[in-house]
Amino acid sequence: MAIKLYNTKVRKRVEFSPIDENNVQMYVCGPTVYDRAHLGNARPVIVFDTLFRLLRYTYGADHVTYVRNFTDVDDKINATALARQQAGAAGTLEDLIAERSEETIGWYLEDMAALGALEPTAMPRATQYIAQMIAMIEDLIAKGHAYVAEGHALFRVRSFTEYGALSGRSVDDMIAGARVEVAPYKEDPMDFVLWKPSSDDQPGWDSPWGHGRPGWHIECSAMALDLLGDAFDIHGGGNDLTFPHHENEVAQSTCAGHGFANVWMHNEMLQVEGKKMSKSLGNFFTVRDLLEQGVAGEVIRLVFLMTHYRKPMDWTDAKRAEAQKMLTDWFDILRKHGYSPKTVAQLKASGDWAADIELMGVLGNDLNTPGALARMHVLAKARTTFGLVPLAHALETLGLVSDWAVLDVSASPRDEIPDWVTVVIEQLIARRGAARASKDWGEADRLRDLLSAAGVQVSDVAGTASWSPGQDFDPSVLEELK
RNA sequence: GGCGAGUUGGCGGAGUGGUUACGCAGCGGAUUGCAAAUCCGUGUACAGGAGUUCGAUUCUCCUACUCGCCUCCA
Repeated sequence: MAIKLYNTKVRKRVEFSPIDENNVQMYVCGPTVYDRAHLGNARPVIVFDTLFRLLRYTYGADHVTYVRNFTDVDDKINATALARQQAGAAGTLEDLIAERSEETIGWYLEDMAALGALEPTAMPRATQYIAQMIAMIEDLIAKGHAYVAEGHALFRVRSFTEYGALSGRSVDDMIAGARVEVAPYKEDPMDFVLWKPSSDDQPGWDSPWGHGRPGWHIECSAMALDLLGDAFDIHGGGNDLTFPHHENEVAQSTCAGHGFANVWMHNEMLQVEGKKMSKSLGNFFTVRDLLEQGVAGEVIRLVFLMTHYRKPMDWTDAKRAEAQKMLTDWFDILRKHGYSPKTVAQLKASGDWAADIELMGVLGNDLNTPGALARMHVLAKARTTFGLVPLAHALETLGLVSDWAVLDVSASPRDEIPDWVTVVIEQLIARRGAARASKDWGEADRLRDLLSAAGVQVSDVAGTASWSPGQDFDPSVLEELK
C-alpha cells in the first residue's frame, strides 16, 4: 500500500519510499524529563505512535525501528535535584539528577501507555551518549564548522550554506528580526552552543573544552547516528522544534559528513478551549490530571485523532464528550455482537482478522485520522460479528483498544460502583417493574425519574428493565434510600 | 519586525476543478404505556473581493480575521 507523507523539507505530500523496506527507521524528539507530561506533550506521542502503527501494518511489525529519546540533561532537572539536595536529600547531585530523571521517565511511560502508545524500539538518554556527542563536536571543529570560545563549543552557522532550508528562513532575515541572543563570544549571533561549561552545582563531564555539558541539539544528531546510521527515513516532532532544534540537527549531522532524515514531519500545536495552554492562563494540565478525573486514556487519544496532525488541535470538554460517546457507541456495538478477548483471539486464529483496505488507504494519505474515523462510522453499521471485524481491527490498529475485556470508557465503570448503590438501584427497578406490571404508570415514571436524578439511565428492552450509569452519575442522590 | 499555517453547514471535521463526506445536535417518521435505545428520512456550508476556466469551495492574486514559531515550551 502506498503511503503519502507531508515532508516539511519540500512543503508537500510525497509518496513514502523507505531506504530499506525491511527496516524502516524513524526518529522522534522525545521529552525533557523534568516533570509530568502535560497534554501538549501527548500530541507528538500519539501522532507518531499512529504512524508507527501504520508503518508496522504496512511493512511488518518487525521491520520498523522507532527511536525516541529522553533529554535528561537540562537545567530544570538540575534545579529540582539541587532543591532536593538543599532540602536534605541524601546522595550526590548526580544521584539526585538521575533519580529525578528516572522518576519522570517512569511517569511518562505510564501516562503514554494509558494513551495507547506503544513503546518505541529504542529510548536512548542523552546522558548515555556524552562520548558520542563529544566525538561529533570534535569532528565538527576539525572540519571548520565549529569553534571554541570561552569554554564553549559553538556551531559556525555561516559555514553551512543550507542553514535555514528546512525551516524556510535565512540567517540574514533572522538577524534583521533582531530577536537573537547576542553573546560576546559568538562569531555570529546565530551560532548555537554545542558544549557549554558547568559550574559546581551543575552536572558536567570532562571534555577537550573543559568540564561542561552538551547543548541541546547535539544529542539528537549523535543518537540518530549511533542508532539509525548515516541516513534514515523519517524524523518527527512538534512544529515548534522546526526552528531552531531541527534546523540545527540538520546542520550538525550534515556538516559532520553524515546523511540525515529523508522525510521531516511536524505536528501542529495544541490549544485548550481556543487558547494556548499555559500556566499563566490557568488552563494548563497534565495527562495524569485528566486520567485522574476519570477521562479514559482511549478517549483522550480519540480526541487527538479527531484532528489532523498538521492542524492546530483544540482540546475542549465538548470534544472530550463527543469522543467518549463515539467510543461508547462502538464498544456497545462490538460487545453486543460478542466481542471479547476470546472472540478476537478466535477471529485472529482463523485468519478472519483483516483491515478495511479503504480505511488503511485513507490513513496512509498523510495520516488522515479524521478520515479514518469517518470510515469507521460506516463500518460500524455492520450487524454481524464477522461483519464488524474491520471496525474492530481499526480500533485496535489506531490504539483505541488495549484490552478486549475492557470495552468501557465511562467515567464510572460498572465494577467500581459500590455494592450498596447497586442494591438500591436494583430495588428501585424492581419496584418500578411491579408498578408497570399493575399498569401504575405514574408510580413507574416517578421511580424512573428518581433514578434519572442520580444519573442512572433506565431502559426497557424486550420487556425487562436494564440500567447504566450516565455521564452525570451521582450515587449520593440515592444515599437516603440506602 | 521576520517566517509559516489556517478561515467549510448550529457544533466538530474530511475532501474535491463539475456528481458537495462523516459524526454530534436539530427536525419528521417507525417503535414504545410514556421514555431510552435502535431504525428510516431530512441540511448545496465552503471568510470577502477580483482573476483563470465551459465550470471553483477546490487554482492565482488582493483584503480581513485567527493562530503558531522566531525564547532548551511538543
